[in-house]
Amino acid sequence: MSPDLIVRSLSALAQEHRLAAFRLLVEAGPEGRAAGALAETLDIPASSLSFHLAQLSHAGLVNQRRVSRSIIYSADFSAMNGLIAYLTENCCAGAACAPTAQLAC
Amino acid sequence: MSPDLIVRSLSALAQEHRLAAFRLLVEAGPEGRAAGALAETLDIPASSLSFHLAQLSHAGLVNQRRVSRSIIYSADFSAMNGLIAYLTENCCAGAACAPTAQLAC
DNA sequence: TCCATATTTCGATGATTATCGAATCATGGA
DNA sequence: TCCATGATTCGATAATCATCGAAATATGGA
Repeated sequence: MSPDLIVRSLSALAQEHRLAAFRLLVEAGPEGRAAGALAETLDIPASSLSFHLAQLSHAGLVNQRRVSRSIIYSADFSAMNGLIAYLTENCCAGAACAPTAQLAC
Repeated sequence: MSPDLIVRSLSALAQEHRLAAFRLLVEAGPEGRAAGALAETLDIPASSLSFHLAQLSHAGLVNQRRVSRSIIYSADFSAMNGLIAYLTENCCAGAACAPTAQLAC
């Protein structure tokens, strides 16, 4: 995972609405959730959410598929995995943070 | 850890120079490293680095102490722990990401 | 084909962020 | 006290980001 992609991933999550949207998608699991449903839950205009989803997508943190008229977004768990692994390996002195991270699981 | 602090932490790391600075501090360990030394390694002006260090500090990711004329910055491992724990618990569906994260340790 | 629905793209605007030289502040030695 | 050093704050500027209504695109049903 390149440092550039790491920065893009962190940037994608470093925003109130996007972090909330991503958490909803994690909660929704592999089935995912339609853009409109997310916008309604988050109570923000569809065009605003679309902008945010595009950033999450550009970072590879979410996937999308069309189902009829809806576009269903879902969290990309392997991407999130990669991000957490990077932070654990490179920003945590390995052993120093790993034990607690494991406890949190 | 409040969502606000999480966003602040993610924002702090979501920038090329700050991510690089933080990694240097992780590498340096508890001893830390002087602001000037970081600026020289990263090859950016002292005032620019100072701006970035302030953001890391505001997110609680780094600590500082004065030693004579130098100000020594060091990574706050428990804060980084908290961030990784949050991401693992809230953004990773728990079991889904934990095993790989553990492998990375 | 025509219309309604679901979503994205466009365009304009305001807000925040990054950069960096100059000025300022704090410390310690001559 | 005076000067040099290490660092931060200030101020201006350019760049990027967030917001959101209006317009455009895609899909499916009447």
